[in-house]
Amino acid sequence: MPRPFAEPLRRRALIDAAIAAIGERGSLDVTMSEIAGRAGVSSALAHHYFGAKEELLLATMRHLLTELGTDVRAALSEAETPRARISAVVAVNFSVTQFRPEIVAAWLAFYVEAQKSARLRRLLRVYARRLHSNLLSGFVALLPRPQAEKGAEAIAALIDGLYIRRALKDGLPNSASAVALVEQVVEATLAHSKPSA
Amino acid sequence: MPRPFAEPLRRRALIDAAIAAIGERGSLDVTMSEIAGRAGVSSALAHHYFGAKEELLLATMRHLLTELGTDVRAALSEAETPRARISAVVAVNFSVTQFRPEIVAAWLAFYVEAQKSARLRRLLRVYARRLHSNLLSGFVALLPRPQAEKGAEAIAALIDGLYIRRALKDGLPNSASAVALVEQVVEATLAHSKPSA
DNA sequence: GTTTATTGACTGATCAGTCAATTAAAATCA
DNA sequence: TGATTTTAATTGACTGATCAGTCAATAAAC
Repeated sequence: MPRPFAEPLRRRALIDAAIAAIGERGSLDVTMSEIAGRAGVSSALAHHYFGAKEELLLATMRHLLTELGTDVRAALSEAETPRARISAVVAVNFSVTQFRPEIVAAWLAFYVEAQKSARLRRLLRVYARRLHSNLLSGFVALLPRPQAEKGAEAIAALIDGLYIRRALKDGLPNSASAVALVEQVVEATLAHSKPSA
Repeated sequence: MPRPFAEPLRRRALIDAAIAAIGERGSLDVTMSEIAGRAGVSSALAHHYFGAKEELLLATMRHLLTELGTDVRAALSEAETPRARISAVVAVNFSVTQFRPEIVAAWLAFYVEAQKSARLRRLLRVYARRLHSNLLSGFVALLPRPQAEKGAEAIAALIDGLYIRRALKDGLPNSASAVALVEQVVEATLAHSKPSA
């Protein structure tokens, strides 16, 4: 066919299709044809725009990371106190836009794939560091350094753990109860470690 | 060749080889030939004993689950107090036999695969329930019911989250620091929620 | 002589990635 | 403006590789 649509539109459609396909299958071994089909184009076109499959997957991961980053930045800008910063980060991670089954499944799948792909691993590290540093920016004003570090680590790990459980769909973690659980641990951690000097 | 080795030996060798292969690749898409090769047999033999690949994977998962279960039971039997029960569960999950890179990678890979395979999902649920109930058996004597439930959920999710982070190899969680982190959260949770009546 | 272990050699399916051909929009020119 | 050339979008039809799973053949143990 002719030249009806342009590159950015197609790229975006393919990334959206990739998220949907990965979310439905629950893993990264979806075929290029499946993704392309969902986006309403041929697999040849997907290769035309992204080259190898890994590039498309990488672009998809970057997209997810960018959206999460945008949401977090917006939420943090509204937070007035250190304590509110912590809650903002938690809230965003379990917000309706982020804590959806497809998104969660995609994250989990990317974690596994990162074992194989150094580039993917690097992206995931960016995410981990950002999460840690955002949490730390709240904790550090409320606790002495070493406790603040530990607190941020614990909350970050807890968030990841709840994501896994969501992927398993074993019931428990809907958004609200996940947030409540994390907040409870935040409270306990803050109360237990002595407030900073 | 003749009849030099018998079924149970081969099955076990194949399961061990599967764990090693999955651990090295970091995902479940290892080929039957790769696994069989590692076990020193032909892929045809692997099919002879396990039928489909999924059966071998399932058997591998069951093996991991069984070993973990055995370790946990042993540790719990030595725990004298409720508080010690909690620590015992935590300690086993991060023990040298469980918290090895191959094992961690295998768990993560199985989580992803569970999205596709209902039978695998069922096994993982067994694990999740067992972990929760073991933790709860400690918490329930120290906190009122609802808080005990929440505490057990939080610690279980935290453990899973630390496993993910280990898989990412981003540094932090070696056994010792992982245990310390979890114990800190346990302490904070126990101190913060009022002791039971 | 029956049973069991074991394999090499297949087969069929699936997929990532390529490529030459087609079509139409855009740019250039008359 | 209308003609023509260039450029980009798009695909169907391939190819080559990889793999799960099968099977008939062999040989040792019982």
